[in-house]
Formats: sequence, structure tokens, C-alpha cells
Amino acid sequence: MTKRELPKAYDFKSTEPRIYEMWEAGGYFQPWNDPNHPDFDPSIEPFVIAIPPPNVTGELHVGHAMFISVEDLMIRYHRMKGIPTLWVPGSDHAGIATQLMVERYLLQTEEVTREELGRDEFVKRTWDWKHKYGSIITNQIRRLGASCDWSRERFTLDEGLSRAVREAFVRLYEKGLIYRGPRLINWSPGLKTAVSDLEVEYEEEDVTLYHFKYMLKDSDEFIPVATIRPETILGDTAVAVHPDDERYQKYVGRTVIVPILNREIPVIADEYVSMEFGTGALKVTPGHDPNDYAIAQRHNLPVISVLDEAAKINENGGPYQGQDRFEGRENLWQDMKKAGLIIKTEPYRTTIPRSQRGGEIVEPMISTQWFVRIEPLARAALEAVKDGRIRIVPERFEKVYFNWLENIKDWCISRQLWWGHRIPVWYCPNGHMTTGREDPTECGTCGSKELTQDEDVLDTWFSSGLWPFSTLGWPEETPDYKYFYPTSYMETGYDILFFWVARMIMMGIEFTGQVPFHTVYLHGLVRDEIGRKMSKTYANVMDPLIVMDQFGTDALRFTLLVGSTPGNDTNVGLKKVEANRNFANKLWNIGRFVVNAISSLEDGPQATANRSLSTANGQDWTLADSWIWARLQGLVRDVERLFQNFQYGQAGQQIYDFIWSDFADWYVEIAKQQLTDEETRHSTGAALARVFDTSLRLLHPFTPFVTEEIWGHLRSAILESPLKEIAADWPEALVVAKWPEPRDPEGWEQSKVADFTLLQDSIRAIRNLRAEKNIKPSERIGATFVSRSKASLYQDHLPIISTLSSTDPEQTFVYESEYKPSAAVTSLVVGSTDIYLDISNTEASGKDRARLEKELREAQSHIERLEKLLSSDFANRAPAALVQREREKLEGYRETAEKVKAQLK
RNA sequence: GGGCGCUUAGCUCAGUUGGUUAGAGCGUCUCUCUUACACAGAGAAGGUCAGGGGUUCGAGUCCCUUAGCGCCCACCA
Repeated sequence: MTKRELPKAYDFKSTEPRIYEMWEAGGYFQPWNDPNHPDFDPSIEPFVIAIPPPNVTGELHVGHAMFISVEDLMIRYHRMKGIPTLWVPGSDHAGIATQLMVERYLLQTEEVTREELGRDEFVKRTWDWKHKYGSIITNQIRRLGASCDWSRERFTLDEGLSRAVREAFVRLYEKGLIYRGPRLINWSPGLKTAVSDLEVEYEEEDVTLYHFKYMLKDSDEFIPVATIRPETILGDTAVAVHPDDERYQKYVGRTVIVPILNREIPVIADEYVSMEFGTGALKVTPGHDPNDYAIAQRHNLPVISVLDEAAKINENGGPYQGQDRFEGRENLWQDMKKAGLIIKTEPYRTTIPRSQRGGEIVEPMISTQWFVRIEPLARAALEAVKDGRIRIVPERFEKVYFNWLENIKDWCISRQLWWGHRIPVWYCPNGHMTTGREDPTECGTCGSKELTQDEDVLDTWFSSGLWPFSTLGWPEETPDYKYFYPTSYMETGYDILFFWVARMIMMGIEFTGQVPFHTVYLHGLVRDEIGRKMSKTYANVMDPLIVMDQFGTDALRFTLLVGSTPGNDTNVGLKKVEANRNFANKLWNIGRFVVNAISSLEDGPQATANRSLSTANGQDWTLADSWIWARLQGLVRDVERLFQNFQYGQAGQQIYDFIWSDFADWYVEIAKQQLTDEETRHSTGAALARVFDTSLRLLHPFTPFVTEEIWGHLRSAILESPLKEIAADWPEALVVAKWPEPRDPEGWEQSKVADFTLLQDSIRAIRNLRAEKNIKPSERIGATFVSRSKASLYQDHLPIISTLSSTDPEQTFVYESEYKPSAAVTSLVVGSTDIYLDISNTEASGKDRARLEKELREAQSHIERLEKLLSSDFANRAPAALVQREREKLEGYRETAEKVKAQLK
């Protein structure tokens, strides 16, 4: 056999692009059971995920890396289980974000504004931008190893998806669930558009509270009132007090004078007003405050708007017209001061609403907008989770979800933007509205041909809400839609539970009659290594592209997957990524060893090859072979269980521990020994190949690149060796290899593991002592094992013990009974075995006392603890096996103590 | 004002039906370039699992409570 020469270190840089190219070109990401192919079998249930579409203008950030890692893991796991798997990729047109980006871009490159270009030209430029740069983000997602089916890539403004949006709008409209009208909405003066409640963020800030006098008409009396927005005084239409407030009862029904404007407004009584808070009197500005708006409706008060779309004071603001809201605030206050109307100002801390996108203070304003009557949709969405048709992981987010839907308000879906799905409603000169699945040519009411389309576009989340089915062809009953819908998992961050997940559920049920997915898995947010949010101001943003350049994609993925628990935020630092880069390298080197070992196996008599395939319990397998096999089966069972429970991080950790601590540190070391022995070399080669193969399969969903690369080498090494039978059913690429199915534990496993553990403990004890006494590894010392019950175990494994603990095989003995040590030995006790080490020729002799005393102290404290435990009710109540184990332990410690005591004398 | 999460080794975190002597990575200390790997190997030090109370034969794990930190929702000028 030819010896393979692989480089000492894993080179992810050249490997990753090559492997991805191989996968994509090989069509491995497409579902093997495809409804568009003639041999399609509709009875096989597929596994489907719709990707959370990143913004088309987006640059890859660590949040993308997170969800791609998790979803790719889910997809690869199911694909390996043999399930037809579809992961639909795509991107979102992201109305505001993209429009702002392109505006900025045009300003920089061509020095033109959106307004100068005009609507049509601007939209055209945005499309140009999309065609030019829109693939950046998807290529970055490819770098993460995402195994999505790129032949089914979608974009929210695609023709197909736009048809879906149109259909959805028209259906809601026809059902009376969409209406247009003036309402108090959140207005972003910077973006000059309405935003939804969710797009407003409230932050505690230090502001000023202005106290002033509301003078009663024809009187010197006044009602003291406080506000943080004095400019809204211009829009006041009442002053409200609590009906039971004795201070102000006498004023109710009288008239007060709006400062400066001298408008007359009533004093009203309303229970909303708190007597304890502030002055106990409230100025009512229905045009710019949601609570005041509610009061105004109860009392039939007029609504006055004083701000325009740029938040400048409008014609209702008298002398302040045209002034910016903050400028007007200051000027008005100065004028009121001159008029003797002010009482005082004081610092105040309260929550201020800011635009999520632009950051400027949002103004509640009366504006004519489109709304979805959301309550009926919300009720159905609530029901779907309550009755278990949809499961949310982790469960605690169900409560959050319920709370939001139970208190939901109508959804403002119109945006005063240019980039997006334009509202499919047309107006005729007579004020009639016409909508339809096709663009109308005449008014549906009066037949007028003079139609103008509504200027607004739809909220981006309106189209995202249709994503799980619009990407599959809805509203057409396409083969894809019929087969792949509903999807399986919805995986995303908990921060967009309301924005997106809830809306997909509402719209999915409304339009398709089915829940859009049966499981919602929410991952946490990625924070920096000390738990801060990643932000440009902290300069702590981790750029996944740089991290991948530095440590490789697998290292980044493994870090994100293993470091996280469902729904909990996770802190990520470069140190962790580096450690996982080391793991990839470790894996690579194990691969080098295994490949080498297998390649050096020579063809022997047929019997030898067959023998190597016998079961792990068979005579032909060594204890170590059987042990690693048993451990592997345990691992497969654990990983399967953890995957079922969405405990991916825990599963990854266990695979990591198995590969590094069990397989590499122990089995590989022993395999080196076994490979030199004609009797064991074939079984060792087979065990190495089979255990390593299974490990690679388990690890593949976490670290697809390095596992795929190693697997290729392993596969060809085996095919060229006498072991080729075991690789007979391996496909070319690991990406579609079979996931190892867990089997029930077999009877022999436990005893093999117990025996091997005893050897491990003995070897560790010897190593420990050697290190303590500074005995050089090159110094081989004699050893004697005295064990009544396990003498043959030691006898059979002396070569391994000697090698791993650097004892001298010539001077190593095993006894079943009494043994009288000479003066120059030191002793250890492992379980019921005594180990005597001959240190007479080392420099370390004669310093045992302290160690023995420590050992005695430890044994005695265990004895004390166990005696107490066993004399308690534990002995009666606990499971018998557990009690038995504790009894044996106690016996062991007692023996140890006796032996150590004897030596101390 | 509601709701939720977190508090475990110097640091960052695992620990899901309550059950051996509570784990990992990084960091620290000692040895070793042993023919897969120094991106490594062997060994060591380091924890009254935030405080208090309870349930239990048995609690990091379940219940109550206190404190600190963080997040989400909410109409208090």
C-alpha cells in the first residue's frame, strides 16, 4: 500500500472553497425527492426550512453566522438521516434599510438625491444596485457552508413573491381586514414615513419637565400643568383632571386659554388622569399623544395636528409656523415666560420613543395610513400555539408570544417609501378605491378611467410574513408548494419573534389554512466575550469574515453552536474560536494517523480480514477495541437524544470530548501498540476506521468542511486496504452519508467499560506519581500489580500499561495474592488493586509520607461520608443498584485506608 | 407597573426526567519536541454551585424568599 503524505496542519483556506464547490456542483443541497421529477414519491415526508432572508444590502454579521450555523446543522442532520431536505435561501428587499443605503450611495457617487431623481428613476437605480451587489450577502452565506438549495433562491421583490403579496393584500382587502384612514401613528420625521409600533424603541433619557399655568378664562386663577413637549401646547384641545380631585373639581366645565394662541378650550374630568402624579392636571393633545387621543374620543374633542411631515410646526402653530419642533418649543417657552405663564422647569427622567432605524425622536401624529385589522388573525395564531400545532423552543417564549398577541393593535402596513411593494389600490377623481389581482383600467365603482395608484409601499414585514409559502410558489398550487409546505422548523433569533415569526403564523394560517411550520426554534443573541451587545460604538463587533479568514469556518461554526443554549444569549470571544480551530486541526491529525495506519495494513489471509469485521464483543477484539466501540455507541445514543431535545451545544460538546479525550488520547495511543502486533493489527485497523468514520458523521453537521475533507481521505484509504468491505456502502461525499442510528446498549458494554476504566485509573495513578516525583519519562521503572479479582486483566494488558505509563516491561509483575514489597518501592491503591512501583534507582525515593498521609485523609473523609449516608434512610429508599455501588465504594475506601495505614507504620 | 432570564474554578460558560468524588475551554504552575498533532502530550493547583429558608434518603438541579445584573412588554403628563 502507498503511504499517504498529508500536511501536518489542516489548511482550511484552500479546503473550504474546494469542498463547497464540490457540494454545490454535485447537487447535494437539492432534495433527493423532488416533486418536479418524474420519479417523485409524495408519501415521503420532507424536512424544510425557509431561511430568514437577510437584507439584500446586508453585510455578513455574526448574527447571520449564528442562524446559518444552526439551520445548516438541522438541515445536514436530517439530510443524513435520509430525509428529503430543502432549505430555501433568499433575501429581503428591506424597504427602509435599502432605500437609505442607496440614497447615501447615490449622494456619494453622483451627488443626487432621491427627490432629484424622481420615483421611477430611483427605483430603477435601486434595482441596478441590487443586481450589482445583491449577491454579496448570499456568497458570504455560502462561505459559512450553508447547504441550501440555491436553485430555489428567492427575493421578496421577485415577480412570484410580488404576486403573492398582491394576492395577500387583495384577499385581506376583500375580507374587510384592511382599511385606510386617519389614525394616530408613529411618525419618523427623519425618514418621513409612518413606522409600526414595533419599530419604535423606548429609552430612558434625561429631559426637562416644564410646569406652566393654564389660565382660566376671565379669571386670575389657573390650573398648573406639566409637559415634556411644550410645543404640543399649540395642539391642546382640553385640560383634564380627575373627577374626584377636590382641588380642581370647581374648574370642570369651565374654559381655559391656550397660551399665546389664546384659543379657548374646556376643562374636562376623566378618570385616566392620576391625582397623585405631577400637578394632577393634564393637558390634552389628541393630535400628538395616544392617551390624549383616547381621552379626546371619549369627550368628543377636536383633534389638532401641529406638526408637518418633517416635524416642523404647521399652520396650526400660529407664530411658530415653519419652526422645527425643538426650536418652536424653545421660542414658545420664552414667549410664555414673558407672558408670566410659566411656573418652573425641572430635570426629569422618562422614556423617549426613538426610531429603530433612524434614531431620531418619533412623533405620534395623525396620519392617513393603511391598517390590517389584526385581531381575527391574532386569535387564530394564538390558538395554533395553544393547541400544540406549533411548538416554540424554548417553551418560555410561548408566554411572551401569547402576551403580545393578546394585546395586539392594528398593524400599520403603509410606508411613505419608494422601495417596496406599492399598495395595489387605485383612486379615481371621485374618490373611489379600486384594487385587484391585476392592475385595474377603470374605477370599479364609477368606471372612471383616470386612475392613480396609491403612493405608499407596504411594510417590509408584510412580504416577509408570507415567506414560508410565497417562496414555494403560493398562491399557485405548485408542486413545490404542495409537497414542501408547511415547512418544518422556523429557526431565528428571539428578537424577531413579534416582527416576523408571529406575523408568519398569522398570515400563514389566514392564507393557506395551515400553520407555516410546526416548530419555532429561537436562538439567543451573540454578544462579545464579556457579554456586551456588539456595536460599532464599543468597537467590539466580531466580523465573521475576518474570523473565518483567521481560524476557518468550522471553528467559527463550532464556537457558535457549542457555546449556545436555546434562547439564551451567548458570549463569543476569539479565544474560543481559536480553541476550536485547534480542534479542527486535532481532527485532521487524527485523520492523518488513521489514514496512515490503514494504508499500512497489508493484505493477509482472508480469515484475517473477515475476523476484523466481527463484533466488538467478539474474541478478536481487544479490550480497547471493545471499549472504544462501547463508548461510541453511548455517544451515538446521547447525541440522538440531545438532538431530539434541541440540545445541539451539548451534543457538540460530547462529540468533542469523545474524539479528543477518548479516541485520540486513549484509543489512538493504544492502537499504536496494537498495530505492531500481528494478532491485533487488523481488528485495530477496522476499529480505527469504523469509530473514526462514525465520529466524522456525528460531527459533520457542526464542522462540515474539515469532516468532509478527512472523510474523503479516509474513504479512499479504506477502499485500497484489506478493510475495503466496511466502506462498501459509503457514498462519495460525507454530506449525504448515513447518520449513525443509535442501538440499544448491549450487555457486554458495561463490563468492558468498567475493566478499561480500571486500567485507565491505574495508568493515571502511575503517571501522577511519576510527575509528582519528577521521574523523567525516559526512566522506566518496575511495577508490581496485586489484585485478587482482576489479576488476569492486568496480566493481559501489561504491554499497554507499560507503554502508557512508562514502566519497564521486564520488571513488571502481576500477583493475585500477598506480595511483600522491598523497602525501596512506593505504593498506590487503585480500587482493590495495589500497585508497587520500584523507584530505587530514581532520585525520588523516600518522600512518600506526605503523599500517603494525604491519601489516608481523603479515604477517611470518604469513609465518614459514606458511613453516614448508608446509615441514613438512603439504604432503604434509594435504588438498590445505587446503594450497592455506594457500599462497594465504602469497602474500597476502607481497604485503601487499611493498606495506607500499614505502610505508614 | 407586569413578565422573563442570569448569578457554578482567575476569565467565558456547559451541566433537561434530583442520584458516583460538579465539568470544559482559556489562563496559571511542572515536566516532555515519544515516528497523527507543540494549533500537541502527561501531570497539578483552583469551586461552601449569589445569600437565606423549605421539600427529599439524597438538591447546582424542585419550591419559597432576599440581593445584584440583564432583557422584553406596558398609555402615566
